[in-house]
Amino acid sequence: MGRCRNRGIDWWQGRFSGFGYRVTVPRRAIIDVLATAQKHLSAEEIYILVRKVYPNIGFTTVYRTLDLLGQTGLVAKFDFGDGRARYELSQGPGGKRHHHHLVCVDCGRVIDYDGFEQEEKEFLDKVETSLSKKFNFKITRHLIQFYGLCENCRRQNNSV
Amino acid sequence: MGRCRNRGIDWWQGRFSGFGYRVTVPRRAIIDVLATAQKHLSAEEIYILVRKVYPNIGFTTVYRTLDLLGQTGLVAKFDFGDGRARYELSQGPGGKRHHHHLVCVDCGRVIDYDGFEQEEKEFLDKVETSLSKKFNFKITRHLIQFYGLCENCRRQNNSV
DNA sequence: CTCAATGCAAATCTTTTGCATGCTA
DNA sequence: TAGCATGCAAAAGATTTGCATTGAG
Repeated sequence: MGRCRNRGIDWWQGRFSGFGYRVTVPRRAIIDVLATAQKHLSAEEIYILVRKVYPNIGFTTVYRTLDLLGQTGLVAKFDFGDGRARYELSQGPGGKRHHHHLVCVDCGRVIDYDGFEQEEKEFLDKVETSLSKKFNFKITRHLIQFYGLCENCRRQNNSV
Repeated sequence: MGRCRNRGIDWWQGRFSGFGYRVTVPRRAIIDVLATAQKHLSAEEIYILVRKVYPNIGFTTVYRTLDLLGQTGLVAKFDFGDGRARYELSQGPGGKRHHHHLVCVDCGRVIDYDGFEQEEKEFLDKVETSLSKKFNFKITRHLIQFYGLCENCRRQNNSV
């Protein structure tokens, strides 16, 4: 956890400085938190976690860094409908992570899932190709989310 | 259908009062605005439009009504990434509207599209069935959005 | 009549901005 | 050293809440 000593540590720096951004202690710490957490965190959660290691960091830096990371494509931003954004690393030392989210509309729990690459690819290829032509739109990414009731909330709501 | 003289105004009332909610002038006005606009509006846009017809309405009522409409499934809420929510009628006098959104990440323009019911159905059936089983999750709705550069922004960015 | 719905003002909460100072490249 | 980056405080917005009043059923 935390610090990797081998070559893996700088997997993101090339991309980051390639955009003309400087590699600083706060930025390093934020990426480290995201990489360790391996899940979607709110800005506040990131702020709290980073402060444990680097107590002087400000909220501003967290937001600004997340924004930069978003621009480089290293971080993806999500809205699960509870009024605060969530952030997660879209790549890691091991390459891209591909998954989507299953959101419980009752308790807010979010489940990550994967495993539909093939079906998804088929569908997206058709739609993206067609939309690109029809609207002369250059599609760069997509968002797929499912909403419903999780196991616990189904039980509690008697709505099986 | 036969009884809707004035612009099909009461197609939604059954559903609404079925939930135990009262049919009031402000609520009628808000739904009317949404039905007339036929597109995603922000709370503020709705507020402004409703005020033209019903000048005393408050922001609070707009938000509270949109929330209720969301609960009944009459209205869907979207986040296009610009910090304010958008709302649109998910059904109308003519039944459900089925479409998704294509968002320009540069200028924020949002295009509605439809016409992939078949492909989408195939894909969603597979995924939803599998996810329901795997996580014992009752899926009630999904969100699909595409992001990229619209025609104008492609040109301006020289990134064709 | 009763209690849900409304409107106003104030509060909340997340995210952004201005600016003097610090630190990377 | 030159600017980008940081942190603080304050601002900006969107949305929500408290409460007295109004009105639908």
